[in-house]
Amino acid sequence: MALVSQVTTRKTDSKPLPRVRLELLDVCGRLAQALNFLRSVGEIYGLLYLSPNPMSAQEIGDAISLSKGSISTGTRQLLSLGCIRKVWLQEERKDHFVAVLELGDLVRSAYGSIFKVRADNAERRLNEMVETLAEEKNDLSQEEHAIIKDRLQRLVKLQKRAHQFLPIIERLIK
Amino acid sequence: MALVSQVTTRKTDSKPLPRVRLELLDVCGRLAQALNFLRSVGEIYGLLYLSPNPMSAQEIGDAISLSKGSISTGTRQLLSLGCIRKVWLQEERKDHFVAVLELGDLVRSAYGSIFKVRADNAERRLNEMVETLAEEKNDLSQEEHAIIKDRLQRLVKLQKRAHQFLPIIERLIK
DNA sequence: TATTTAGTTTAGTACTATCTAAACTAAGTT
DNA sequence: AACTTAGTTTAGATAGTACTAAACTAAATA
Repeated sequence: MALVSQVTTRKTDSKPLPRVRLELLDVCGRLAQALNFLRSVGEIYGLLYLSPNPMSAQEIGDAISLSKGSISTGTRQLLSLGCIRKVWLQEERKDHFVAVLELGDLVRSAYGSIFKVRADNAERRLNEMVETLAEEKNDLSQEEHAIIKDRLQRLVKLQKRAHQFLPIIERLIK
Repeated sequence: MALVSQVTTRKTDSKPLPRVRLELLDVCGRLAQALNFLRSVGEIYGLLYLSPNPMSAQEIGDAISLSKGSISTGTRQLLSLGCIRKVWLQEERKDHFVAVLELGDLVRSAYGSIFKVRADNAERRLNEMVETLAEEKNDLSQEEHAIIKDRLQRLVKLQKRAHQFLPIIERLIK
């Protein structure tokens, strides 16, 4: 019956979220931004983290007013990061999501996938610059070449120093 | 003589930058973005870092095509961060800038002003949430209250763990 | 098989952030 | 004192990002 099925897509008239939950939402949103994720992605996680029950896309959208599309992409990202899980509820066609609570694990994997990648990147680019300088040696005055070489050398030193920290940090978070 | 003075504001016909310098420019620009500064600010620093000579606002603008205004605000920010210095050249009215090469110092001060502030902030907000939950206890079902309390507790633990690292990290970079 | 529902993808909109141009202040030069 | 130049500030233009609406795919129900 068309009328009834329309009604099933109504905005579920759920209670507004308690303030604690709004606060965590906000914190997670900001954190996400700081890590170059979308704010809304952080908010979805924050919402789920304090949810007593698994939530459907519907419910998420109602709670933090976000479109189906945004929820779809947001949850996909969170799933791939291992921040949330899908759970199947019996008698339910819709996907439901819960937050992964073991944040320690997340931090560890984030270290590997974000921090370490950046450090490696920096190293690679610095090496490239040293190479480029060598290639360009003839195009530069002796003086300019010497100056640039010296300053790149400083960066290499700093880089090496930072590199020594990596295993220490790794040990700390493992 | 009007004509002559016009000419003095011409784009200085300087050589294009060598590739090494362009590469560092780019690296610094990206780094700046990652730290929530303006890309252009990072680029100014990268430009100065490999410059054999102090550069005027003019020269900076010519090298990386940036308007007077942007250079003015960009250099101000870099000065206040201690990333660059002004030098006065005799016979010159214009300000000239050089990069501060002691990046280790910069990292140390960045730790204090950025990283530590964030950590403190996170701690404060988490405490606020715990308080909020207490205030809202009566508005929540016993079950929901218990769940939220448990999950906030997890965050507090994580927080404490992170807090233990701070002094270690401090010692590492000092 | 036709219909309904869940979820994905995409084209377009709205917003934000960064940059520029130009007005302005201040200070040096003739 | 008038003019030129250097640097700052601000209002507006531009570019880039995040979100939505709607078209679409796939799958379940009748």
